[in-house]
Amino acid sequence: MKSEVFMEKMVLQPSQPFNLDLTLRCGQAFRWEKIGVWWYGIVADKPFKVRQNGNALEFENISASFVEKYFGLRDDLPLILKQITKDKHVEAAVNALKGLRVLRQNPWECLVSYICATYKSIPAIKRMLFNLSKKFGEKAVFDYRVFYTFPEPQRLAKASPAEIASCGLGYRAKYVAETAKKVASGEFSIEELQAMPFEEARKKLLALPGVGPKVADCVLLFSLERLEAFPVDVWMKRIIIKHYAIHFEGEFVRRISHKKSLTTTEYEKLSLFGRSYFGKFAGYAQEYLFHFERVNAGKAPA
DNA sequence: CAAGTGCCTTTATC
DNA sequence: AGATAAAGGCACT
Repeated sequence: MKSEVFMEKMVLQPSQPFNLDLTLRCGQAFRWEKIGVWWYGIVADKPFKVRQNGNALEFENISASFVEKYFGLRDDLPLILKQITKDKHVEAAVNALKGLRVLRQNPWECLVSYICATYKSIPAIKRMLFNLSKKFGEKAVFDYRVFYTFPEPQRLAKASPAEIASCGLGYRAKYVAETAKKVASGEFSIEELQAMPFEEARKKLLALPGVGPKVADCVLLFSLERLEAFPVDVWMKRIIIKHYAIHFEGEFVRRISHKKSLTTTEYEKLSLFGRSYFGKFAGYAQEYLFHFERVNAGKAPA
């Protein structure tokens, strides 16, 4: 961690496409709030604000290098988009969502966030994470506003499942409590995942309570630099059935079409398809397709 | 406005 | 391996 103070306003001019609103609204991260023209957030222990003014990215109370990393500005977006645009479906999504980038979240917060996210709507997820932070995190004031740090593993490890459940987590509370204990005790090291091969890191994550393939893929993609990870949720399943059914046997498509949840084998088949079809930046394809489908949900197909 | 349905799934059990 | 059920409670219709 850097110890300098970055209270002054700083400006960054991304040389490549970037859209802050899209990136923060597409449901990757859950603790950002837009107040007026500024987005307020707290990552690690420091609140900060960011806004996009034309092409310029302005921010306060944070370093330029953190902003660059966190918002995925080090990704070569044109190259990535070129590689994932394998068909007209991705092409439409890419054209509609210019500047959407994959964030690089804090791995611990990301892990808990997606354990909480299982079988929940985005507004509900936001509520749970706000409640958790308010109850167990540290208060931090910035711009006369109050923020809460995301609770450390040690803090959640010593909280009772009932206390955690009171934040609205329901049955997920015990998963968060148990996972926090494993991380706090050192039995599980999130840092070590960084150096591991994709499949190995994934396997490690799957051993944690409350972490299935979907959660593991989200953590890998959104916080562990694994842009090949291809999370498959209900939306992605629908998209694959709608646009990519040809890549599977008819019987398989029929089977998954009428079920609400996927078996492990079925999930792996869909996720593996994503990784092999879209390549090493499959996670980006997932984000574009996912968000495009959601913003178009309810609208009649063209 | 009430009641029903769905929710960026995982786990347990057979 | 695949099918089935259960699991908070909130959000939206």
